[in-house]
Amino acid sequence: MLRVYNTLTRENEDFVPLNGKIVNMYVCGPTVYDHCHLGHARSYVSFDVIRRYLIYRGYDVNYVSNITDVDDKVIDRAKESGEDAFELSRKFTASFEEDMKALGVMEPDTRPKVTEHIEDIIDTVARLIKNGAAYATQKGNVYYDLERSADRIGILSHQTVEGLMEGSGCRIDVEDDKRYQLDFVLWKSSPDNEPGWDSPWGRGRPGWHIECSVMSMKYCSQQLDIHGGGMDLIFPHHEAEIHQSESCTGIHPFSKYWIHNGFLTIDKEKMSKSLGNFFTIKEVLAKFPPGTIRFFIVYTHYRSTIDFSEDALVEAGRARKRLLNTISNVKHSVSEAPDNNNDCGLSELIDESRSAFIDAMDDDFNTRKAIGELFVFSRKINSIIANEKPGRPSLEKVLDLYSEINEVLGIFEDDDKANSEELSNGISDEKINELIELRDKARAEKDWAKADSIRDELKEKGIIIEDGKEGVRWRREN
RNA sequence: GCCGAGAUGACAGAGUGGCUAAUGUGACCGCCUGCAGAGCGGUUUUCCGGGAGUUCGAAUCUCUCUCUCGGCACCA
Repeated sequence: MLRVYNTLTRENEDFVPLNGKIVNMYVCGPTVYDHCHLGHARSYVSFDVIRRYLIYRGYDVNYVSNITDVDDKVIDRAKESGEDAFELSRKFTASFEEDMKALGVMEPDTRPKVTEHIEDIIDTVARLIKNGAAYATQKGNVYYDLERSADRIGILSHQTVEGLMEGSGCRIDVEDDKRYQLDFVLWKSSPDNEPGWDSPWGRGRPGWHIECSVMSMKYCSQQLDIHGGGMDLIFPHHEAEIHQSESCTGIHPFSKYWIHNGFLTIDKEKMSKSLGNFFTIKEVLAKFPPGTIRFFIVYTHYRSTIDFSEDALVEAGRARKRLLNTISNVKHSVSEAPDNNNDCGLSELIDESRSAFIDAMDDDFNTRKAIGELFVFSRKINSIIANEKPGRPSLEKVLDLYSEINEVLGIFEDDDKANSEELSNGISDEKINELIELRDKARAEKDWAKADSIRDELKEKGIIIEDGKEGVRWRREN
Protein backbone atom coordinates (compact mmCIF):
# COMPACT_ATOMS: atom_id res chain seq x y z
CA MET A 1 0.00 0.00 0.00
CA LEU A 2 1.39 3.34 -1.03
CA ARG A 3 1.57 5.82 1.83
CA VAL A 4 1.93 9.53 1.24
CA TYR A 5 2.69 12.39 3.59
CA ASN A 6 -0.08 14.95 3.30
CA THR A 7 0.72 18.53 4.29
CA LEU A 8 -2.99 19.10 4.82
CA THR A 9 -3.25 16.60 7.67
CA ARG A 10 0.47 16.45 8.51
CA GLU A 11 0.24 12.70 8.45
CA ASN A 12 1.21 9.76 6.34
CA GLU A 13 -1.95 8.52 4.70
CA ASP A 14 -2.88 5.58 2.52
CA PHE A 15 -2.95 6.73 -1.05
CA VAL A 16 -6.46 6.28 -2.40
CA PRO A 17 -7.31 8.44 -5.43
CA LEU A 18 -10.75 10.01 -5.69
CA ASN A 19 -11.67 8.06 -8.78
CA GLY A 20 -10.28 4.56 -9.11
CA LYS A 21 -6.97 4.43 -10.90
CA ILE A 22 -7.13 7.98 -12.22
CA VAL A 23 -4.77 10.47 -10.61
CA ASN A 24 -5.12 14.15 -11.38
CA MET A 25 -1.88 15.79 -10.35
CA TYR A 26 -0.98 19.46 -10.53
CA VAL A 27 2.47 20.79 -9.77
CA CYS A 28 3.17 24.52 -9.60
CA GLY A 29 5.58 25.48 -12.33
CA PRO A 30 8.08 28.32 -12.42
CA THR A 31 7.62 32.02 -12.89
CA VAL A 32 9.83 32.57 -15.90
CA TYR A 33 11.73 35.77 -15.21
CA ASP A 34 15.21 34.21 -15.13
CA HIS A 35 17.04 30.95 -15.77
CA CYS A 36 15.87 28.27 -13.37
CA HIS A 37 18.01 27.49 -10.39
CA LEU A 38 18.91 24.29 -8.60
CA GLY A 39 15.92 24.58 -6.31
CA HIS A 40 13.65 24.27 -9.32
CA ALA A 41 15.60 21.23 -10.45
CA ARG A 42 15.11 19.65 -7.05
CA SER A 43 11.40 20.27 -7.09
CA TYR A 44 10.64 19.12 -10.61
CA VAL A 45 12.87 16.07 -10.48
CA SER A 46 11.21 15.05 -7.20
CA PHE A 47 7.73 15.34 -8.64
CA ASP A 48 8.86 13.63 -11.82
CA VAL A 49 9.84 10.60 -9.74
CA ILE A 50 6.54 10.70 -7.87
CA ARG A 51 4.66 10.83 -11.14
CA ARG A 52 6.68 8.00 -12.68
CA TYR A 53 6.21 5.84 -9.62
CA LEU A 54 2.44 6.33 -9.74
CA ILE A 55 2.50 5.26 -13.37
CA TYR A 56 4.67 2.28 -12.42
CA ARG A 57 2.08 1.31 -9.82
CA GLY A 58 -0.61 1.23 -12.47
CA TYR A 59 -2.22 4.63 -12.04
CA ASP A 60 -3.48 6.62 -14.96
CA VAL A 61 -1.76 9.91 -14.20
CA ASN A 62 -2.81 13.22 -15.69
CA TYR A 63 0.11 15.52 -14.88
CA VAL A 64 -0.34 19.25 -15.31
CA SER A 65 2.30 21.85 -14.56
CA ASN A 66 2.02 25.50 -15.48
CA ILE A 67 4.22 28.32 -16.66
CA THR A 68 3.58 31.65 -14.95
CA ASP A 69 4.61 33.98 -17.74
CA VAL A 70 3.08 37.21 -16.56
CA ASP A 71 3.69 38.50 -13.09
CA ASP A 72 5.25 41.46 -11.30
CA LYS A 73 8.65 39.86 -11.39
CA VAL A 74 8.54 39.27 -15.11
CA ILE A 75 7.45 42.86 -15.63
CA ASP A 76 10.10 44.27 -13.31
CA ARG A 77 12.84 42.23 -14.94
CA ALA A 78 11.74 43.35 -18.38
CA LYS A 79 11.85 46.97 -17.29
CA GLU A 80 15.37 46.52 -15.93
CA SER A 81 16.69 44.98 -19.10
CA GLY A 82 14.59 47.04 -21.46
CA GLU A 83 13.18 43.91 -23.06
CA ASP A 84 9.62 43.20 -23.97
CA ALA A 85 8.00 41.33 -21.08
CA PHE A 86 6.53 38.64 -23.33
CA GLU A 87 9.79 38.22 -25.18
CA LEU A 88 11.55 37.77 -21.86
CA SER A 89 9.14 35.19 -20.56
CA ARG A 90 9.28 33.28 -23.84
CA LYS A 91 13.05 33.16 -23.61
CA PHE A 92 13.08 31.82 -20.07
CA THR A 93 10.29 29.37 -20.78
CA ALA A 94 12.49 27.86 -23.48
CA SER A 95 15.43 27.84 -21.09
CA PHE A 96 13.35 26.04 -18.48
CA GLU A 97 12.16 23.43 -20.95
CA GLU A 98 15.74 22.81 -22.00
CA ASP A 99 16.81 22.27 -18.40
CA MET A 100 13.97 19.86 -17.71
CA LYS A 101 14.84 17.86 -20.78
CA ALA A 102 18.47 17.67 -19.74
CA LEU A 103 17.49 16.39 -16.32
CA GLY A 104 15.24 13.73 -17.79
CA VAL A 105 12.02 15.24 -16.47
CA MET A 106 9.06 13.91 -18.43
CA GLU A 107 6.99 16.52 -20.19
CA PRO A 108 3.70 17.20 -18.45
CA ASP A 109 0.52 16.06 -20.16
CA THR A 110 -0.39 19.73 -20.25
CA ARG A 111 1.84 22.73 -19.62
CA PRO A 112 -0.57 25.70 -19.64
CA LYS A 113 0.61 29.29 -19.72
CA VAL A 114 -1.07 32.10 -17.84
CA THR A 115 -1.08 34.48 -20.80
CA GLU A 116 -3.10 31.94 -22.78
CA HIS A 117 -5.79 31.72 -20.09
CA ILE A 118 -6.67 35.32 -19.35
CA GLU A 119 -10.30 34.80 -20.38
CA ASP A 120 -10.64 31.82 -18.04
CA ILE A 121 -9.09 33.83 -15.24
CA ILE A 122 -11.44 36.75 -15.78
CA ASP A 123 -14.40 34.35 -15.76
CA THR A 124 -13.27 32.82 -12.51
CA VAL A 125 -12.67 36.18 -10.85
CA ALA A 126 -16.13 37.32 -11.96
CA ARG A 127 -17.60 34.17 -10.53
CA LEU A 128 -15.87 34.73 -7.21
CA ILE A 129 -17.29 38.25 -7.05
CA LYS A 130 -20.72 36.88 -7.89
CA ASN A 131 -20.39 34.29 -5.15
CA GLY A 132 -19.57 37.07 -2.73
CA ALA A 133 -16.08 35.71 -2.13
CA ALA A 134 -14.30 38.65 -3.70
CA TYR A 135 -14.70 42.38 -4.19
CA ALA A 136 -13.54 44.94 -6.71
CA THR A 137 -12.22 48.35 -5.66
CA GLN A 138 -12.30 51.84 -7.13
CA LYS A 139 -8.74 51.42 -8.33
CA GLY A 140 -9.62 48.44 -10.49
CA ASN A 141 -8.18 45.79 -8.21
CA VAL A 142 -10.06 42.67 -7.18
CA TYR A 143 -9.33 41.08 -3.83
CA TYR A 144 -10.31 37.80 -2.28
CA ASP A 145 -12.38 38.53 0.81
CA LEU A 146 -10.67 36.46 3.45
CA GLU A 147 -12.35 38.07 6.42
CA ARG A 148 -15.55 36.45 5.25
CA SER A 149 -14.06 32.98 5.59
CA ALA A 150 -11.65 33.71 8.39
CA ASP A 151 -12.26 30.29 9.93
CA ARG A 152 -10.59 28.74 6.90
CA ILE A 153 -7.38 30.72 7.30
CA GLY A 154 -4.46 28.46 8.12
CA ILE A 155 -6.11 25.35 6.70
CA LEU A 156 -2.90 24.30 4.99
CA SER A 157 -0.20 26.35 6.70
CA HIS A 158 -1.64 25.56 10.14
CA GLN A 159 -1.18 29.15 11.20
CA THR A 160 -3.61 31.17 13.23
CA VAL A 161 -4.93 34.52 12.13
CA GLU A 162 -3.05 36.14 15.01
CA GLY A 163 0.11 34.33 14.05
CA LEU A 164 -0.16 35.60 10.51
CA MET A 165 -0.98 39.13 11.60
CA GLU A 166 2.04 39.23 13.90
CA GLY A 167 4.29 37.66 11.30
CA SER A 168 7.45 39.53 10.49
CA GLY A 169 6.38 39.67 6.90
CA CYS A 170 3.07 41.23 7.63
CA ARG A 171 3.15 44.67 6.12
CA ILE A 172 0.38 47.04 5.54
CA ASP A 173 0.91 48.78 2.29
CA VAL A 174 -0.23 52.38 2.47
CA GLU A 175 -1.35 52.23 -1.12
CA ASP A 176 -3.42 49.17 -0.46
CA ASP A 177 -7.08 49.48 -1.03
CA LYS A 178 -7.92 46.11 0.43
CA ARG A 179 -10.41 45.83 3.24
CA TYR A 180 -8.66 43.27 5.33
CA GLN A 181 -5.00 42.84 5.96
CA LEU A 182 -4.92 39.20 4.85
CA ASP A 183 -6.89 39.65 1.63
CA PHE A 184 -4.92 38.80 -1.47
CA VAL A 185 -5.22 40.15 -4.97
CA LEU A 186 -7.01 38.25 -7.75
CA TRP A 187 -6.85 40.89 -10.43
CA LYS A 188 -4.43 43.76 -10.40
CA SER A 189 -4.88 46.94 -12.41
CA SER A 190 -2.06 47.67 -14.86
CA PRO A 191 -0.71 51.08 -15.78
CA ASP A 192 -0.57 51.78 -19.52
CA ASN A 193 3.13 51.05 -19.78
CA GLU A 194 2.77 47.53 -18.41
CA PRO A 195 1.22 44.38 -19.84
CA GLY A 196 -2.50 44.22 -19.26
CA TRP A 197 -5.78 42.92 -20.57
CA ASP A 198 -9.20 44.50 -20.63
CA SER A 199 -11.58 43.25 -17.98
CA PRO A 200 -14.84 44.25 -16.32
CA TRP A 201 -12.67 46.01 -13.71
CA GLY A 202 -10.51 47.87 -16.18
CA ARG A 203 -7.19 47.07 -17.73
CA GLY A 204 -5.20 44.70 -15.58
CA ARG A 205 -3.52 41.37 -15.10
CA PRO A 206 -4.00 38.28 -12.94
CA GLY A 207 -2.84 38.20 -9.35
CA TRP A 208 -0.26 35.61 -8.45
CA HIS A 209 -2.42 32.78 -7.08
CA ILE A 210 -5.44 32.71 -9.32
CA GLU A 211 -3.75 31.19 -12.37
CA CYS A 212 -3.08 27.89 -10.64
CA SER A 213 -6.66 27.55 -9.46
CA VAL A 214 -7.99 28.27 -12.93
CA MET A 215 -5.62 26.08 -14.90
CA SER A 216 -5.71 23.13 -12.53
CA MET A 217 -9.49 23.10 -12.65
CA LYS A 218 -9.45 23.41 -16.41
CA TYR A 219 -6.92 20.70 -17.20
CA CYS A 220 -7.21 18.38 -14.24
CA SER A 221 -10.48 18.46 -12.46
CA GLN A 222 -12.39 20.62 -10.04
CA GLN A 223 -10.98 18.33 -7.42
CA LEU A 224 -7.38 17.19 -7.55
CA ASP A 225 -5.84 14.03 -6.19
CA ILE A 226 -2.41 15.57 -5.73
CA HIS A 227 -1.29 19.15 -5.65
CA GLY A 228 2.44 19.65 -5.36
CA GLY A 229 5.14 22.27 -5.16
CA GLY A 230 7.97 23.54 -3.04
CA MET A 231 7.53 23.96 0.69
CA ASP A 232 7.77 27.69 0.29
CA LEU A 233 4.50 27.67 -1.62
CA ILE A 234 2.44 26.33 1.27
CA PHE A 235 1.76 29.87 2.36
CA PRO A 236 0.41 31.96 0.92
CA HIS A 237 0.24 30.48 -2.56
CA HIS A 238 -1.35 27.11 -1.97
CA GLU A 239 -3.58 28.31 0.79
CA ALA A 240 -4.83 31.05 -1.50
CA GLU A 241 -5.54 28.43 -4.14
CA ILE A 242 -7.63 26.49 -1.67
CA HIS A 243 -9.70 29.56 -0.82
CA GLN A 244 -10.22 30.51 -4.43
CA SER A 245 -10.98 27.09 -5.79
CA GLU A 246 -13.28 25.99 -3.03
CA SER A 247 -15.18 29.28 -3.09
CA CYS A 248 -15.58 28.86 -6.80
CA THR A 249 -16.76 25.25 -6.90
CA GLY A 250 -18.02 24.62 -3.39
CA ILE A 251 -16.13 21.33 -3.47
CA HIS A 252 -13.97 20.33 -0.49
CA PRO A 253 -11.19 19.57 -0.42
CA PHE A 254 -9.75 21.23 -3.49
CA SER A 255 -6.98 18.63 -3.44
CA LYS A 256 -7.04 15.40 -1.50
CA TYR A 257 -3.27 15.24 -1.03
CA TRP A 258 -0.84 18.13 -0.77
CA ILE A 259 2.76 17.18 -1.34
CA HIS A 260 5.65 19.57 -0.77
CA ASN A 261 9.33 19.08 -1.44
CA GLY A 262 12.05 20.32 0.92
CA PHE A 263 14.56 23.02 0.22
CA LEU A 264 17.93 22.94 -1.35
CA THR A 265 20.71 24.73 0.47
CA ILE A 266 24.18 25.63 -0.77
CA ASP A 267 26.97 24.78 1.65
CA LYS A 268 24.37 24.63 4.41
CA GLU A 269 23.07 28.09 3.66
CA LYS A 270 19.90 29.10 1.99
CA MET A 271 20.42 29.80 -1.67
CA SER A 272 20.08 33.50 -2.28
CA LYS A 273 21.45 36.04 -4.65
CA SER A 274 22.65 38.34 -1.90
CA LEU A 275 24.83 35.60 -0.42
CA GLY A 276 26.29 34.96 -3.84
CA ASN A 277 25.52 31.26 -3.62
CA PHE A 278 22.94 31.16 -6.31
CA PHE A 279 23.33 28.50 -8.98
CA THR A 280 21.32 28.06 -12.13
CA ILE A 281 20.72 24.61 -13.52
CA LYS A 282 22.77 25.57 -16.55
CA GLU A 283 25.78 26.52 -14.44
CA VAL A 284 25.75 23.15 -12.74
CA LEU A 285 25.13 21.27 -15.99
CA ALA A 286 28.30 22.87 -17.32
CA LYS A 287 30.28 21.17 -14.56
CA PHE A 288 28.51 17.87 -13.97
CA PRO A 289 26.76 15.33 -16.17
CA PRO A 290 22.97 15.57 -16.01
CA GLY A 291 22.71 12.00 -14.74
CA THR A 292 24.85 12.90 -11.75
CA ILE A 293 22.70 15.91 -10.91
CA ARG A 294 19.56 13.85 -11.16
CA PHE A 295 21.06 11.08 -9.07
CA PHE A 296 22.13 13.62 -6.45
CA ILE A 297 18.55 14.82 -6.14
CA VAL A 298 16.92 11.41 -6.16
CA TYR A 299 19.45 10.08 -3.64
CA THR A 300 17.80 12.28 -0.99
CA HIS A 301 14.23 11.92 0.21
CA TYR A 302 12.08 14.61 -1.40
CA ARG A 303 11.02 16.18 1.90
CA SER A 304 14.49 16.47 3.40
CA THR A 305 16.63 19.52 3.01
CA ILE A 306 19.29 18.72 0.45
CA ASP A 307 22.65 20.43 0.74
CA PHE A 308 24.40 21.18 -2.51
CA SER A 309 28.16 21.41 -2.74
CA GLU A 310 30.64 20.32 -5.34
CA ASP A 311 31.86 17.59 -3.00
CA ALA A 312 28.34 16.27 -2.60
CA LEU A 313 27.93 16.15 -6.38
CA VAL A 314 31.23 14.36 -6.77
CA GLU A 315 30.15 11.81 -4.20
CA ALA A 316 26.82 11.32 -5.92
CA GLY A 317 28.63 10.81 -9.18
CA ARG A 318 30.81 8.10 -7.67
CA ALA A 319 27.89 6.35 -6.08
CA ARG A 320 25.98 6.38 -9.33
CA LYS A 321 28.99 5.12 -11.21
CA ARG A 322 29.11 2.11 -8.96
CA LEU A 323 25.65 1.14 -10.16
CA LEU A 324 26.47 1.94 -13.78
CA ASN A 325 29.59 -0.24 -13.57
CA THR A 326 27.51 -3.14 -12.41
CA ILE A 327 25.07 -2.67 -15.26
CA SER A 328 27.95 -2.52 -17.68
CA ASN A 329 29.46 -5.66 -16.14
CA VAL A 330 26.19 -7.49 -16.55
CA LYS A 331 25.92 -6.37 -20.17
CA HIS A 332 29.35 -7.82 -20.88
CA SER A 333 28.43 -11.03 -19.13
CA VAL A 334 25.28 -11.32 -21.20
CA SER A 335 27.27 -11.17 -24.41
CA GLU A 336 29.50 -13.97 -23.22
CA ALA A 337 26.93 -16.00 -21.30
CA PRO A 338 26.04 -19.57 -22.25
CA ASP A 339 22.54 -20.00 -23.59
CA ASN A 340 21.39 -22.32 -20.82
CA ASN A 341 19.05 -22.14 -17.87
CA ASN A 342 21.68 -21.79 -15.20
CA ASP A 343 19.97 -19.41 -12.82
CA CYS A 344 22.42 -19.27 -9.90
CA GLY A 345 19.68 -17.89 -7.69
CA LEU A 346 19.20 -14.82 -9.85
CA SER A 347 15.45 -15.12 -10.30
CA GLU A 348 14.85 -15.21 -6.59
CA LEU A 349 17.25 -12.35 -6.01
CA ILE A 350 15.48 -10.28 -8.65
CA ASP A 351 12.08 -10.88 -7.09
CA GLU A 352 13.33 -9.99 -3.64
CA SER A 353 14.99 -6.84 -4.87
CA ARG A 354 11.95 -5.71 -6.79
CA SER A 355 9.84 -6.13 -3.64
CA ALA A 356 12.39 -4.22 -1.61
CA PHE A 357 12.30 -1.41 -4.15
CA ILE A 358 8.51 -1.24 -4.08
CA ASP A 359 8.38 -1.37 -0.29
CA ALA A 360 10.78 1.55 -0.06
CA MET A 361 8.94 3.62 -2.65
CA ASP A 362 5.57 2.83 -1.11
CA ASP A 363 6.83 4.50 2.04
CA ASP A 364 6.25 8.08 0.92
CA PHE A 365 8.54 7.69 -2.09
CA ASN A 366 11.61 6.83 -0.06
CA THR A 367 14.10 6.99 -2.89
CA ARG A 368 17.13 6.97 -0.61
CA LYS A 369 16.13 3.65 0.82
CA ALA A 370 15.18 2.32 -2.60
CA ILE A 371 18.62 3.16 -3.94
CA GLY A 372 20.18 1.59 -0.86
CA GLU A 373 18.43 -1.64 -1.82
CA LEU A 374 19.76 -1.24 -5.32
CA PHE A 375 23.33 -1.18 -4.01
CA VAL A 376 22.72 -4.40 -2.12
CA PHE A 377 21.30 -5.99 -5.26
CA SER A 378 24.22 -4.78 -7.34
CA ARG A 379 26.83 -6.12 -4.98
CA LYS A 380 25.22 -9.54 -5.04
CA ILE A 381 25.01 -9.43 -8.81
CA ASN A 382 28.69 -8.52 -9.10
CA SER A 383 29.52 -11.39 -6.84
CA ILE A 384 27.48 -13.89 -8.82
CA ILE A 385 28.86 -12.92 -12.18
CA ALA A 386 32.41 -12.99 -10.83
CA ASN A 387 32.09 -16.44 -9.29
CA GLU A 388 29.44 -18.34 -11.23
CA LYS A 389 28.31 -18.81 -14.78
CA PRO A 390 24.65 -17.88 -15.02
CA GLY A 391 22.91 -18.41 -18.36
CA ARG A 392 21.85 -15.64 -20.66
CA PRO A 393 18.10 -15.64 -19.87
CA SER A 394 18.72 -15.06 -16.18
CA LEU A 395 21.21 -12.29 -16.84
CA GLU A 396 18.79 -10.60 -19.17
CA LYS A 397 16.25 -10.58 -16.37
CA VAL A 398 18.77 -8.69 -14.26
CA LEU A 399 19.04 -6.02 -16.93
CA ASP A 400 15.26 -5.92 -17.16
CA LEU A 401 15.03 -5.08 -13.47
CA TYR A 402 17.51 -2.24 -13.88
CA SER A 403 15.51 -0.75 -16.72
CA GLU A 404 12.27 -1.26 -14.83
CA ILE A 405 13.68 0.74 -11.93
CA ASN A 406 15.14 3.27 -14.31
CA GLU A 407 11.66 3.90 -15.67
CA VAL A 408 10.85 5.27 -12.22
CA LEU A 409 14.05 6.91 -11.03
CA GLY A 410 15.59 7.83 -14.38
CA ILE A 411 19.09 7.65 -12.95
CA PHE A 412 20.70 5.23 -15.39
CA GLU A 413 20.25 7.23 -18.55
CA ASP A 414 23.49 7.38 -20.45
CA ASP A 415 25.02 10.79 -20.30
CA ASP A 416 25.31 12.03 -23.84
CA LYS A 417 28.81 13.22 -23.17
CA ALA A 418 30.03 9.82 -22.13
CA ASN A 419 28.97 8.20 -25.34
CA SER A 420 29.60 10.75 -27.97
CA GLU A 421 32.57 10.33 -30.21
CA GLU A 422 32.96 14.09 -30.58
CA LEU A 423 33.75 14.53 -26.91
CA SER A 424 36.25 11.73 -26.99
CA ASN A 425 38.38 13.85 -29.29
CA GLY A 426 36.69 12.32 -32.28
CA ILE A 427 38.44 9.02 -31.88
CA SER A 428 36.66 6.27 -33.75
CA ASP A 429 35.92 2.75 -32.63
CA GLU A 430 38.23 1.40 -35.30
CA LYS A 431 41.10 3.54 -34.11
CA ILE A 432 40.49 2.44 -30.54
CA ASN A 433 40.47 -1.22 -31.48
CA GLU A 434 43.63 -0.69 -33.46
CA LEU A 435 45.41 0.79 -30.46
CA ILE A 436 44.13 -1.97 -28.22
CA GLU A 437 45.53 -4.54 -30.60
CA LEU A 438 48.89 -2.80 -30.52
CA ARG A 439 48.74 -2.80 -26.74
CA ASP A 440 47.85 -6.49 -26.64
CA LYS A 441 50.90 -7.22 -28.75
CA ALA A 442 53.07 -5.19 -26.40
CA ARG A 443 51.59 -6.99 -23.42
CA ALA A 444 52.27 -10.37 -25.01
CA GLU A 445 55.87 -9.28 -25.35
CA LYS A 446 55.81 -8.00 -21.76
CA ASP A 447 56.65 -4.54 -23.00
CA TRP A 448 54.77 -2.92 -20.12
CA ALA A 449 56.07 0.57 -20.77
CA LYS A 450 54.61 0.56 -24.25
CA ALA A 451 51.37 -1.08 -23.15
CA ASP A 452 50.88 1.48 -20.39
CA SER A 453 51.63 4.41 -22.64
CA ILE A 454 48.91 3.27 -25.04
CA ARG A 455 46.52 2.94 -22.14
CA ASP A 456 47.42 6.43 -20.91
CA GLU A 457 47.03 7.85 -24.37
CA LEU A 458 43.52 6.43 -24.64
CA LYS A 459 42.66 7.57 -21.15
CA GLU A 460 43.51 11.11 -22.10
CA LYS A 461 40.95 10.80 -24.85
CA GLY A 462 38.35 9.57 -22.42
CA ILE A 463 38.67 5.89 -23.22
CA ILE A 464 38.99 3.60 -20.22
CA ILE A 465 40.74 0.27 -20.79
CA GLU A 466 40.08 -2.63 -18.47
CA ASP A 467 41.81 -5.99 -18.67
CA GLY A 468 39.58 -8.86 -17.67
CA LYS A 469 39.82 -12.60 -17.63
CA GLU A 470 38.12 -12.81 -21.00
CA GLY A 471 40.12 -10.11 -22.71
CA VAL A 472 40.18 -6.36 -22.88
CA ARG A 473 37.17 -4.11 -22.52
CA TRP A 474 36.94 -0.44 -23.16
CA ARG A 475 34.39 2.27 -22.66
CA ARG A 476 34.07 5.96 -23.27
CA GLU A 477 33.92 8.19 -20.27
CA ASN A 478 33.62 11.91 -19.89
C1' G B 1 6.16 36.14 18.46
C1' C B 2 3.84 32.07 15.47
C1' C B 3 4.65 27.54 12.53
C1' G B 4 7.73 23.63 10.80
C1' A B 5 12.07 20.36 10.08
C1' G B 6 16.17 18.19 12.24
C1' A B 7 20.46 16.23 15.82
C1' U B 8 22.58 8.41 13.95
C1' G B 9 30.03 6.18 12.46
C1' A B 10 35.35 10.56 9.29
C1' C B 11 31.29 12.45 5.97
C1' A B 12 26.44 11.64 3.71
C1' G B 13 22.15 9.08 5.17
C1' A B 14 18.18 4.74 5.99
C1' G B 15 15.93 2.84 10.11
C1' U B 16 9.67 4.48 14.77
C1' G B 17 9.98 -1.14 20.36
C1' G B 18 13.25 -6.83 19.94
C1' C B 19 19.09 -10.26 15.84
C1' U B 20 25.58 -5.07 19.15
C1' A B 21 21.57 -0.09 13.26
C1' A B 22 20.82 -0.54 5.82
C1' U B 23 23.46 1.79 2.18
C1' G B 24 26.98 5.09 -0.20
C1' U B 25 31.52 8.04 -0.12
C1' G B 26 36.45 8.46 2.07
C1' A B 27 40.75 6.01 4.31
C1' C B 28 43.47 1.49 5.21
C1' C B 29 44.37 -3.96 4.50
C1' G B 30 43.67 -8.40 1.65
C1' C B 31 42.11 -11.22 -2.98
C1' C B 32 42.39 -10.59 -8.32
C1' U B 33 46.10 -8.04 -11.86
C1' G B 34 52.58 -7.41 -15.12
C1' C B 35 50.65 -2.71 -13.23
C1' A B 36 46.12 -0.20 -13.24
C1' G B 37 40.80 -0.29 -13.51
C1' A B 38 36.36 -2.70 -12.27
C1' G B 39 34.80 -6.22 -8.80
C1' C B 40 34.89 -9.15 -4.22
C1' G B 41 36.17 -9.72 1.18
C1' G B 42 37.65 -7.17 5.58
C1' U B 43 38.89 -2.91 8.90
C1' U B 44 37.70 2.10 10.33
C1' U B 45 32.15 1.11 12.85
C1' U B 46 28.45 -1.02 19.01
C1' C B 47 27.76 5.64 15.73
C1' C B 48 21.75 6.77 17.82
C1' G B 49 22.65 15.42 20.96
C1' G B 50 22.16 15.61 27.05
C1' G B 51 19.08 14.01 31.20
C1' A B 52 14.83 11.53 33.35
C1' G B 53 10.82 8.08 32.63
C1' U B 54 7.64 3.87 30.44
C1' U B 55 9.03 -1.31 29.18
C1' C B 56 11.43 -7.87 30.09
C1' G B 57 13.55 -4.85 26.07
C1' A B 58 14.15 1.99 23.04
C1' A B 59 17.85 5.22 18.09
C1' U B 60 12.56 4.10 17.89
C1' C B 61 7.31 5.76 22.96
C1' U B 62 6.63 9.97 27.05
C1' C B 63 8.64 14.28 29.52
C1' U B 64 12.47 17.75 29.75
C1' C B 65 16.88 20.34 28.32
C1' U B 66 20.58 21.92 24.67
C1' C B 67 21.75 23.04 19.81
C1' U B 68 21.07 23.62 14.29
C1' C B 69 18.22 24.92 10.08
C1' G B 70 13.99 26.82 7.54
C1' G B 71 9.07 29.47 6.66
C1' C B 72 5.82 33.69 8.13
C1' A B 73 2.53 37.81 2.19
C1' C B 74 9.10 37.67 -3.79
C1' C B 75 10.16 32.25 -3.68
C1' A B 76 10.64 25.34 -6.14
